[in-house]
This record gives sequence, C-alpha cells and structure tokens, in this order.
Amino acid sequence: MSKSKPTPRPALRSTADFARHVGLARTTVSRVLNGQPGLKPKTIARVHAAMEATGFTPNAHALHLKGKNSATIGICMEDLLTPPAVRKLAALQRLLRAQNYTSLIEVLDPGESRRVVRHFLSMRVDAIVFIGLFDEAEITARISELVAHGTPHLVIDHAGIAGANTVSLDRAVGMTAVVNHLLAFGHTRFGLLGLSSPARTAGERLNGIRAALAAHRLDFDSCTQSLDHLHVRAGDFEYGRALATTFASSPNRPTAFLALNDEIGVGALHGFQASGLRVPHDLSISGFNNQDICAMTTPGLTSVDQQIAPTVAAAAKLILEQLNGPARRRPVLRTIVPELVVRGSTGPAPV
Amino acid sequence: MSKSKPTPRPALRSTADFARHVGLARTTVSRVLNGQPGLKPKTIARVHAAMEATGFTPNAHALHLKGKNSATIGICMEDLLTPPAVRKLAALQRLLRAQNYTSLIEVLDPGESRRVVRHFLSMRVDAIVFIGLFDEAEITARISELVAHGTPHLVIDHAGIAGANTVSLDRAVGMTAVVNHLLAFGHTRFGLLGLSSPARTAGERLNGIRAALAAHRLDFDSCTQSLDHLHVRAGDFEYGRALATTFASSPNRPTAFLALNDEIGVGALHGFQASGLRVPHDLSISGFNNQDICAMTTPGLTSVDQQIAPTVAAAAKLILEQLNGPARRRPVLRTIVPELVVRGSTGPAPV
DNA sequence: AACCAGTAAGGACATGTGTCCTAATTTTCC
DNA sequence: GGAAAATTAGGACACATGTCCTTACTGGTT
Repeated sequence: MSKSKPTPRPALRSTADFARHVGLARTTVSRVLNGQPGLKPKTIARVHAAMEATGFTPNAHALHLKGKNSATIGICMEDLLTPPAVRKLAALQRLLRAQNYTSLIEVLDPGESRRVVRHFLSMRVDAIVFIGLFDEAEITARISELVAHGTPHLVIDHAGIAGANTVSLDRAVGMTAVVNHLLAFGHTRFGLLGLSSPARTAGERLNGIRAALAAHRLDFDSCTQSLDHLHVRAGDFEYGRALATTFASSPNRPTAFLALNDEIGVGALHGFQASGLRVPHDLSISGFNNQDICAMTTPGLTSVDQQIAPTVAAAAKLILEQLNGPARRRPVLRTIVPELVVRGSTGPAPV
Repeated sequence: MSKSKPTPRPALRSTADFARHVGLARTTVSRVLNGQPGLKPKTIARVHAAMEATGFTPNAHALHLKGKNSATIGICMEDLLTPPAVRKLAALQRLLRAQNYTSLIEVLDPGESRRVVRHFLSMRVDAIVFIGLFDEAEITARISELVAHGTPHLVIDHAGIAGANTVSLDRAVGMTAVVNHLLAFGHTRFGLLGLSSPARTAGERLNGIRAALAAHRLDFDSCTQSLDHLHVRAGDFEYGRALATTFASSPNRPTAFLALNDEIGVGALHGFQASGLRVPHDLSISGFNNQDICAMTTPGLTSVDQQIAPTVAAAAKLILEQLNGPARRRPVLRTIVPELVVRGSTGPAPV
C-alpha cells in the first residue's frame, strides 16, 4: 500500500522478464517453450501456468531473427470494395492459414506499389500475392523486381503480366458462352454495356464475343452496338440504368444486352423495366461475375460465374509449390474456365 | 561465363551482405540509411543507387528488436463476407496508414480468438481492434486479457463488452427513427422480419421499436407481428422473400414491415411484389444498414445508414489517443447516431 | 555419509540492426 | 609535399531468442 500504482503493467516483454517472474532461469524457460527433454513435469507445468496467468508470448521478431521462418505471405489488394476480390482474399487467407501461414494485407493504391512491396520485403515475407487488376506498368515493374529478388509471387486475376506466375479467369471463354447461349435463343443484335472500357478485361471479353460471332459467320460490327460514349461511368448501377434508358428509346434496338459486370447489368435491368420493357420478353440481359445481387432481381440476372473456389485453390497450390518445391525457371500460368449461370433475364428473342 | 549460374540469387539478406556488395563498411551503410551527418554526397548516392539496383531492404524484425516501434495494429474481423464490416476495415486501414501504421488482419472464427490474439501479441502489435459481432464470452475474455496486459484495444460494432473501449451504432435510435417515420405515415400495424433473432443487435432494435411505440402510447404486442419462427434463416434474401410470401396471404396483414437488414428487406420487397402487392401503395418496407443494394431496387429501399465514415474516424481517433496519450483508467464508449435514409419503399398507410 | 543420476543455473554464441567510439584512410588546402 | 580536415573502417554493445556447454544444486539409494 506504499506506492500508489497498483501494478500498472508487469510488462513481461522478454523471456528474461518472464523467467524472473516465474523464478526460473531464462534458458530453462526457453527449454520448456521448445519442448526439450530433461525437464521435471512440475517445472513444465509451472511455466505453462504462468504463461496462462500473465499472457506472456515470445517475441516473434526475435524468433524470426533466430532463423525461424516467419511463415508470412504478403497480399496486395486492388481494393477492398470489390466483393469478388474480397471473397478471393477471404478464401485464400483461409487456405493459407490451414498451412500455418499468416498473411499481411495491404491495399495497393496507384503509385503505392513500390512502397508496399518494399515493406513486405522488409518484413521478409515468404511470398507476395497480387489480387485484382492493377496499373499494368506498375505491376510489371514489381514482378520483375520480385523475380530478380528470387521472391515467390503470384498474380490472381490480372493476366498478361510478363514473367509473372498467374491464375486468371478466361473471360473470353465466359463471354463466348454467353453469346452462344443468346445465339441459340435467336438473338443476333447485341448491345454492349460498358464493354468499351479501356480496361484490359473489357478487350478480352470483346475477343470472346468476336470469336462466338465469327464461329456463326456473323459480322461483329453489324451485330453489336455500344452507347458507352454517351454516359459517364461514375457508379456502375447508375451507369447501367442510364445506358438502358438511352437504348430503350433508340431505333433498331438490340434484343440482347451484354454487361461488363453485374452492377451494370442490374442497373440496365431496372432501366429497361422503368422504360416499360419486359425482360426477357422484349429483350435479354446478361451480367458478369455472378455476384449475390444476380439472384436478388426479378427476373434473376444470367451471369458468368468466376469460379472463386477453384481459382483460389489453384492459387494456394501454386504458392505452396513455390515455397516447398524446387525453383522454377519459367513463370506458371493457370487459366480458370468460368461457368455460365442462366437465370430469368435471358430468353428467346422477340419475334 | 565460366559458371552456369547466371547470378541466381544475390540474396542480400543483411546490411553486412549489402555493404560488402557496395564495397563499404556495414556501419557506413547504416549511417546512410539513417541519414546521419558527415557523409560524402557521393557515398550517399552510391548506396542509394545500389539499393535501387538490388532492392535491398533492412530487416524489419531486427529493427523492431532494436527498439524501433513496429507501428503495427492487429485487426480481428468477424468475417470478410459482410460488406459493411469490410468497408469499415478498408476505411480504418486507410486512416491508420496515413499515420504510418501497418495493419495485420485476421478473420476470427469461433474458438480461434485466443490463438489470433496471442499471435498479434507475439508480433508485438501496438493495439488490437475488433470489427464485427463476436461470441460474447470469447470476446469478453480477450478484452480482459488485453486490459490486464496493458495493450490498447478497441471494439467496433459489438457494444456492451465489459471493460472494452467501444465504438458502436445506436441501433435502438435508428429503429426508433424508422418507426416514427412510419407512424407519421399512419401505419400502426408492423411486421417484424428477422428481428426475433437471438443476436444482440436484434434485441437492441426491438427496444428502439418499443420506445417509439410507447412514446405514442401504443402497445408493442398488439401493434407488432412476427412470423420468424415459420422459416429457417439460411440465406437472408431468401429468408426475407419467404417471410413476405407468408405474410402476403396472412389475414390482418400489417401495413409496414421492419427488416433486420437490407438483404432481408430486399428479399421481402421481391416476395411481396411477386405476390401481386404494390410497394409502397399496399405496404411499406424498411431495411437496415443502407447498403448499395438499397438503391438498386424498384422502389428503392428505405434504410438506416450506419455512418461508416464517422464511426471509423472515431475509432481511429480512439486508437491513436491510446497510443500517444496518457493511459486511461476507464474504458471509453462512443456511440454513433445512425441516419434514416428515406426511399420509395415507404409511404402512406393504405386506407 | 557418500555417490550418482536427475535437474536447474548461467555463460557463451549467433541472428541483423543502430549507435558510439577509436583508428585508419582519403581528401583538401596551403 | 606536408599538415589539417574530412571521411570511412571496423570493433563493441544491446535488443530477444534458441541452443550448446559447463557448473551447481537437488534428491534418493547404497
């Protein structure tokens, strides 16, 4: 009762502190913690009890310094506001944790990639994963640095980075499937919603559309129509709605609409319905990504599923192979084939 | 050209390696890295050039061991599949990074909290933040450990944890606002959708409803009706739709429906519309959380906004105060007042 | 009482870093 | 060319840890 401080912070920051507290030598405590033989059961119990009571934990940084693998993976995210990307993150983190890997997660704002990657390297992560679509030049530079550095890496989603180990969805094939589905319904005039975007994945998807049309001896330019230039893409839902409204009153309106993503697709669905058109009676719409919202509209939105589980499983496998297997000389590419999910928003072309 | 290996991995893992590579003493390099005076500009340039070329980074673990603050915050997430929680995470990480803090993010599956918190402590994080709703007993135990340990902490969303610094939404007030809004429209019979859930936040919201009704001298039991027991809550959207379908054919149907969250609200909206009822002409519906989907329905869903930006700003402030300010004796509680966002799904009661 | 096995104590070293100190080297100036 | 100033080299220590080693203490059995 002499001092006013009622044991404010024992602050057992080191094994030495902790050993003093237990009344044992530091080396003895260390032997207990590392399960070495030749210790009295009573001593072992005493140390464990004190750990419970005080919550002492050995300093992970010192452990790493001693050569113990930190078992950490750095994950760079395009952002945390894109639901499919976050779902991949969640699934990947779960798979890695099952193998006792921790993950460091950072959002990679434009221009920040160098700083973030250097931070990961200073943390001596075992591998670095990129999830999402990034600035092409920036990510290419980072990958070549990592390759030179000999650090295992993986790019999920962003295909076509030189020298990078990649897992990505074959968006062209997905789009081909959608177009074939609509061709079978008799559609021959397609409206493109948001597909004129300069983004790499847009071009990839246009190729898928071209392939499907070419296989049916149809001309791309005369079969497709885009009004993307008439609206500014701020929010995707509103963008889709605006495009639909314009298309609704346009002459020679297409009978099937292909959206860049589900938000635009759902927006278009509402836009057309608000204009008095019936879906799929008057026209068909498809989205891309098969997010939850596709099942929440009336009718449901036909979409292309990203196959997140297989994607992430392949990603985890590739990372672990790099960590445990022999070094590879050439980058590994894995392509995931998407799956068309047909819902009520697509149907026979109007006669 | 003698050896076959084309410089496979220089593997500059330490300042010593790096200094050897540059041709300088380790201490000289260290002085350059830490901006000490008395160095020839040419030497400084040489070191920086070599850093660029090799990508060498000082070992963060060794730095921490030397006493340099690791500037890391541990964040425990309920899960990464709840959009509002992820938005808070994204915003918080951004604010912390602006103060040069890194964050470690882990999903806290039931029963895993002890392991995760111990891992954070072994990483010597400066603070631990919990975002979401957790198992009450588990989180309470973790908080009391952290308090005993003297580690700064914060709980976001999960109110009522003994001894915890907390930032949470006043859900009762939000619900009161919704009910007042509907009372003003002449509604007096309310259907509760999912609010019989045993979750803590459901009870809190029921209190808000009770308060609003009591203020208008209305009896809770005779004014409200719940059919939650008739359906199993698997997916929220489907749950809402099923509840609506049942309510649609029920005698003495309420004229206003209060949903536990937006997914249930949107599901109910579709369920009622599929049953031939018009919203808001025949009945009104409100959601909770004001997620993006509220604006994507026809009509838009009236909902209660969580005020994510103010919540996260308050959270960041509380964390930084604990890190920089004097130690507090008593836990700090911050309550965020939600805001009603009125859309087309609510309107005058049918006559 | 003496001996021996069983157990704990405590010193030493290495890990990568920053910092301090002194000695060695280079550069500058006259 | 020589002295002074500026710069760099290199050794030492501390940080928290695991491991090895030697020394010291404990207890029980003969």
